Formats: sequence, structure tokens, C-alpha cells
Amino acid sequence: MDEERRFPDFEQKWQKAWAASSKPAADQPGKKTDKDFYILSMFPYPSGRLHFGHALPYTLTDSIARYKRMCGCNVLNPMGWDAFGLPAENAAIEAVRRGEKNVHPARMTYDSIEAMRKQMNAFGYSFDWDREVYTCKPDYYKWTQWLFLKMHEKGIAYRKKARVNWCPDCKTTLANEQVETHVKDGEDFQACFRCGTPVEPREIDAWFLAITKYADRLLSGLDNLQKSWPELVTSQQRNWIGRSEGVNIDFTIELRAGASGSGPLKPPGESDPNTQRETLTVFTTRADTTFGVTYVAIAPEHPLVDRILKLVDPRTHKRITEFVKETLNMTEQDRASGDEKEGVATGMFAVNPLNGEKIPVFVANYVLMYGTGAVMAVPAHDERDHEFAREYRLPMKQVIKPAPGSDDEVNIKQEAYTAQGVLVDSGPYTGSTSAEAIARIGADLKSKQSGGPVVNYKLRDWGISRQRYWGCPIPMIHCAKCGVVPVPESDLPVTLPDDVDFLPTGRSPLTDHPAFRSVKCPTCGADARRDTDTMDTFVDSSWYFLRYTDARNDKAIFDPGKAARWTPVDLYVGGREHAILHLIYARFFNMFAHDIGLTAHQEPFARLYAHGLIQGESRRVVTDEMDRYVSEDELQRLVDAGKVEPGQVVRRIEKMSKSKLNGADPTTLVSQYGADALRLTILFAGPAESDSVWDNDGIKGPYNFLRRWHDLALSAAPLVEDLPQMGADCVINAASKKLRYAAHVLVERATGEFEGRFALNTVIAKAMELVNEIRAFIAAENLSGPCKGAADPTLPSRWSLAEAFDILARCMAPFAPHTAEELWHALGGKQSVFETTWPKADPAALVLDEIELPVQVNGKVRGTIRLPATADKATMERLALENENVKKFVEGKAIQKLIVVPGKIINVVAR
RNA sequence: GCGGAGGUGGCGGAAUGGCAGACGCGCUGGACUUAGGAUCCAGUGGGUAAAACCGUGCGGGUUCAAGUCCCGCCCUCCGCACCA
Repeated sequence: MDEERRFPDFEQKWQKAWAASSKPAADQPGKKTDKDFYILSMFPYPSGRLHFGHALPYTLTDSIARYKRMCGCNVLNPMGWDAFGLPAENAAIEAVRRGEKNVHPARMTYDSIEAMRKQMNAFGYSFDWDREVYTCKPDYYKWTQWLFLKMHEKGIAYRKKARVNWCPDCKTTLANEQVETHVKDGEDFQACFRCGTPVEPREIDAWFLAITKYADRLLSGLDNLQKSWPELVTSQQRNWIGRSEGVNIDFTIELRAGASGSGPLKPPGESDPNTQRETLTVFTTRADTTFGVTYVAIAPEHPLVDRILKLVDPRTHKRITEFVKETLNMTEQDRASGDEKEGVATGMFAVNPLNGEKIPVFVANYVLMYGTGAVMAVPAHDERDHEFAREYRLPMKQVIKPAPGSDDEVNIKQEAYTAQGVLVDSGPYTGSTSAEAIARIGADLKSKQSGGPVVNYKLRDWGISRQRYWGCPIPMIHCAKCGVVPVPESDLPVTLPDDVDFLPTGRSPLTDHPAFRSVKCPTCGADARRDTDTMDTFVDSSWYFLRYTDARNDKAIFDPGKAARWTPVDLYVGGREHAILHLIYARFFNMFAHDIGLTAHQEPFARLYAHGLIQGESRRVVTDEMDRYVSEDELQRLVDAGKVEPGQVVRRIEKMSKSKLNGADPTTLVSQYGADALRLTILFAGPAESDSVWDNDGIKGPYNFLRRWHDLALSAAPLVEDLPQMGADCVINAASKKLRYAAHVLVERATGEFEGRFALNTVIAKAMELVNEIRAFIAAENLSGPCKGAADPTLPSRWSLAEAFDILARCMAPFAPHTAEELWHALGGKQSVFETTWPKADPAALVLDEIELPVQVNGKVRGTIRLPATADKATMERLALENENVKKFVEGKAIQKLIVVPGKIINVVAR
């Protein structure tokens, strides 16, 4: 950018003025009214650098917040920091390893926050900084701990030994939701969502939050969010919660000592005295296929495996043990992605409660600890069972035939028939449809007390223990005598000590901090130890939107009255990457807060807006010597030097990142073009919900627009200064009407978009049109010099011009606040443009005297006619048929129909 | 496989069933300039001398009129995926 650029030179001036005059949002406790508007963008992790992932949502929310304030609303638009977490800790570890001194995650975090707040201010964002929260400060995490204690009290937070996902690189556990499927060399594997390292299973004692107790509410709540949340998010959450209706069926399993899984699988004779009978419950969604069961399979983790191992012969024992060990060494998901279905016969048999058949029991790798961890296998009607049965040559029995009228071909030897249909060979149920049979069998089992209809969810409880330092301590104490004891509320917060060696060992760093670790048991006073794990940072961010409503309260988590004033959040803006994790946790926490009387609403976010990603084009050079990302500049040099051929460059659109060298830095762009130009560019690029690719040239249009508006306003200032009041009898000319039309169209468009779908790019386009209209107007009207008083004949034109500038400044104020403020004052505004009210479109201005109407012949436009807006239908028809070109196309044909849509179109149908 | 989003000029994108391509970038020509990678003016979907005509992923359909509604496909992106 050129050195000589002077525009804009006023942004900091206005930022200072606004900071000096800013008023906090009113927050008297009470009922929320139409005028209270809580808008929120997801708070950031303080990485130290504001990037486009922040600039888009904050620009969007700031514009909406400013609009709402101009509409007279009491707006809450807070900002804070999701400040605990691994990146700071990892960066500190790296720094220590490099030999740096005085490194601490806390310092790095606070430094980052200072830097980012400065960057945000440079954008002119109007956040309510007086409510800023830091999740890593004791005044915040005290209440995170308090919520944990409440959950513990209500049985929602509990401790259990569990197989968890362990990231060997981050040296901590991950929740199921934090594990992603990655693909490398054609193999998929489960990886840490943060660093991409393959995860391993680990058995660990950990704290869990019983989110599954809220499964039904989390699911049914989505119904009400259907209209105001993106389908994308609600459908993902539905899928994640994974409700399925089915039937539990109790099989009786006969446990015989000395059973063998080797050799032919024959049910044992009648009454073996050593047989113990137990119930093995399976879950199925296809109870209609129960007569087709040919074996039962249980998960390797199933509790029954241990019982079986105690009874079987040594050979079978060995096979099962090895198989189970091998399977459990994989993560659950890795096991799922393996393509071979494998299993081991246990030698035990189960009795089908519906037909009394005895069928073999397998341990199988494809059975998960979902539902009951055991399935009835129906190879004829289930693909997985079919595959397994083929592998192990197990029998298949068809019990479903296609429904009448279906042209499905069935060959169960070839493949399973999984569609619903009509039952065959199914005893009393033969002839029923699948749906009828499922209902009847469910009811029959229930009355026989051997099962019945149940609902299962895929959702699992949320493991929150992390073996890392930079997080919220878990307020629990382990006492040898009393067991696990909560820290008394009066002792909160359990403060995270500063002087901790946080270099990773695989153990929680706090374990090695004796002063933190050792504590007296609050119950018996004996020596005890604190829980040394810290919480998943998603816990911190699950309730921050509630804290904002009363952020400085040191007596309580927040005043429910103040929360009632603001919540639910009217508009929550954030990235799609949080569609399940954060947004389901936050809903869960809000429901819990509701249950303990803290909030009035079950759902925290009335409307959710999922913004897109601003991506960058990366350039990767692949030659014999190199294979890496390069910057555009470096690429140019390499090409100029003849070291790289164009064909050796792979260009891709990817998420901006440092390592890919495809990022643009918004803060640099602000210093080059000004905050307003960047704000407009971001919003003008397209609808905010769709992804876009950053293009450095994209800023030119908005930048030129601002400059043109600015220059135009300054040069036109003398034309519109000190105008006398216009009388009601003022008559304006056609050009003025056209100008007014453009101005009021802008008002209408801006208002509509702010209230509806937020396609703000179209609002900016209308503002650009208005600037173009103003330029044309001034040129055409030949206005010059100051107004010559009430008798000045150019007065109506000047008045129209003044109005156009007025509307332009007010409508653009939410988008380009600095420029709007500057020009508002330049054209005589006395107070801040943000103290004026949002303009209202004048319906009279939206009606043109004369309109142009396209005339179609047989659906194709053949001409346009000009006519007064008030013309009646007959006139329209007459003018349409008089049009020369229309005549030409109608000639020689009979007019069959004349469609007249007033204000829109005329269509002559001629054959 | 399941779920979601999307496919419109050279590019980003506009279009309550009613003139497809608003607005912007880029490009072309011109003006002003010592200069232009500044600014201003004009033009800019393909096609034609001008028309005609052809154009919103593909194929059908409804309608006076379809980017938009219906049916059947194709492709791209995202998420989930042995959940019985």
C-alpha cells in the first residue's frame, strides 16, 4: 500500500471518544423485555493473535449490536477469555525446553489477552468490557468449581474407572467428542482433535458428568430450536445423542463348567447338574427378527466374559483371553474401522425366550458396549451378523419376507435382507408386519418379564478429568477413611498454585506439588489428598454466558434476577466446529442451572448463527528436492529463478494457518486500510454463514467506497450546510425523487437484514449504490456554493441531498462506525451518530412516479414500457401492445391471454 | 452407508415464481497526467454488423412465466459412521 495514504486518519480519534463516553448496559434484575438484547459471539482462546476466525464473528456481532443500540435497545455484547487450556501450557513447556527462564502459562495467557484486546479495540468493536471474564482467574473458576460441587451433590458428577482416550503427545485424556477420525496412507485411525496424534486407550479413575441423564431433554429441546438454529447443528446434535427405540430381550444363558468353544457347536444335553442359569439381556431394534437368531454375541468388555473365563476349559480360556486382550488394546473406534469381524466361541449356549432354541454365545469384536453390550445375531437380516456368520460358517435363518407389492429380491445366502417386511417361520407372529411384530413382541416380553421396549442413546457421560496443569482444579478430596469428599463450599476456590513444575510426565503436575496435594479431610480431619486432576476446559466455557449477566458478583455465581433480565442469549454467533462439543455441553449446563433454580429457561441460546470460515489459498511446491508450503512471494522468486515449474505447485483452499503460510493478518490490514475498510470487506465478501476465501484485492472495493463517500461528503458539505427547515408543501423534482428512493431502499434493506437473515453484503451493496446515486445527482443538479436562504430555488434538491447523506451515515454506522461518525459530524451532526435513532423508511419515498415495466411475449422479454406508477391495468395493456418490438413478435398471432402483474411484468401470450 | 450444505460470468456474489448476473473485483477503451499499480468517464455472460438465438451442474415435469416449485440423476465440500 502506498506511503502517501492519508485516508482514513480519524479512526483512533473516535475510538478514544467512544471509550470516554461509553455507558454500561443497564442490568437491573427483572423480566426480560423486547428491548433487552443479549448478543454474544463465542469467546476466544487467547492465542495472542487475532485472526480472521475472530474478525468475522466479532465484526458481525458488533454491527448487529450497534444497530440494536440505535434502535433503542438495551444491548449486552460482552467479551471474555477461554483462558485455560493446553496451547499455553504446551508453549510454556517448549519455552522451558529451549532454556527460557520465568516462563509460565499464566503469563503467556495474560500477555496474549492484552495483545488481543488491543487488536479488538483497533477494529472498533463495542464490547461491554466491564463484564470481561477470564476463565483462568479464581473469581471465575471458583464458580466453575461450585457448579461441579452442585453436580456432585445431585449425582451428576461422579467418579468411575473407565477406559478413556489418551493422547500420548498432550499426555492427557480426551472426551469421546474430542477424538477425530484421521486418514493417513489409506488407513484411518483415531486422533487427538488438538494435535492429531493417534490416541490410545487407557484405564483410569476419572470424574464424569452424567450428561446422559439429560439425553432426552437435550434431544427434545432441539425441536424448539428447529427454526432458530441451523439444521446443520441440530441434526448433528441429534445424531450425536443418537436415540434409538428398541427392545431388550432376556436370553437365559447356561453357564457350564468345562465348556469348550472348540469343535462343533452343539448344545449340551438336558440337565447338566453343573449348569448355572443367568440372564443375558440383548438390545435390538429388530425384535421382529427374533425367530431368526442363530447365535448371540457379546462385547469383549462385557462383564459376563469374566464369568465365562472361570468356567471354560483351558484352551478356550486362552483363546478368549488373547482375543479380548488384543481387541481392547485398540481404541473403540479403531476397532470399528478394522474390516475383519472376528470372534471366539465361548462354548456357552443361550436360550431364545421366544422359541426356546439353544444357540451358541460368541465374544465378538464388532459388538460394542452400547445398549447392553450384547446382541442377538440374525445373519439373514443384518449385514454385520451376516458377515460374521459367513466367516464362521454359522447358520442363517430367514424370518422376514418382502412386504406385498415389494419387488425386493431376497437371497440370504448372498446378502442379508435388512428391510422390514412380513414375518415367516416366526411362530405366533408369522404373518405380522415387522412393525406390528416389534410392538407385539415388545409387549409380550414385558408381560413375561423377560425384557420389553427400551430407548437407548449413543451419547456417553462426559469424562472431564485431565492430567494437566493449566486448568480448573477439581474441588474434591480423597480421604483414606471417608473416601471421596467434596471441598466445602466455604473453602472455594481451590486455587491453582503458580509454582508447579508443569513439564509433562504423564502424571498430573499437581500430584508433585505437596502443598497443593496434602490437605486435611473436611469430614474427619485426617491427612488426605486433593484430587490433582484439572477439568476439561470445555467445562469452563459451558456456563460463561451466564456469568456475563452478573460478572462482578463475588457472593454468588450470578444473581438469578440479572440472568433472567438477559437470558436466553438472543443471538449466539460462532463457528460450526462447535456444533456438537461446546453447544451440547453449554445446553447441558444451562439445563442443570435451570434445575437448581438459577435460570428461567432450559435453553441458553434462542437463536444460533453459525458463521463460515475465511480460508486462504495455500501453495505447496512438490519437486524432487522439496515438498513444502511456500508463501506467494517465495513462490514468485522460485519461479523467477527457474527452480520451480508452474506444474509443480499445488494450490489449495484451506483453513488459514501459520504452517501453511496461507494466512492474512487482519491487524496488519487494519493498519493499512483502516478498520472500517476491513470490517466492510469481511461482511461484503458474501453471506457470513458461508465459507469464503480471503483475497487481498477484495478490500479495494470497500476501501474505495469509503473513500468516495468521504470525499463526496466533504466536497458536498457546503451544499447542505445551514439549510432552512423545509415546509410540508415542498415539491421535489424527479432527480430528487430518484435519490430519495435509493436512500429509503437502503433503509428498508438494512432494517430487513438486521432483523432477519443478516445478509449484510446486500446492505453494503445498497449503500454503494446510494453513493453512486449521490454522485450522479450532484453532477446532474449542478449544485454549487452555499445555500442562499429560504428563497434559494435549489433548496428542495439540497434538502434531498442532505437527507441522503444523513441516511447513509446512519445506515452505515453499524458497519463502518468510524467513517459514519466522522462524516456525520462533518455534515453538521452535533451529537454522536450512535446517539441518533435508526432511520425509518418513508413509504412515500419508496414509490416512484414513473416505472419501467418489462413486456414479455410468450415468456420472453421483448420490450419495456415506461408509465406512471398509478397507471391502471387497461393503460398497461395498451402501452404494452403499442410497443414496437412487442408488436413485431405478436404479429400474425392471436393473443390468447394477457397477464398483467402490476409493478412487475406484462406477459402477452400469443399463438 | 447415514445426515447436512452447496453447484449462477474470468472471480466474490445478487435475484417475495415475474427483465438472471444487483454490488464489488478483474478486464477493455477513453480522459486527466512528466508518470500511473492514483483518480474520473464509458463498456463488459456467450453470440451477432445488428437482430435472432443460447445461457443458473444434467434429464424430465408443473406454470402465461422456473436459478427459484415437483420428480429422477451427477458432482463438490462438511460432519457421523459396525450404535444391533
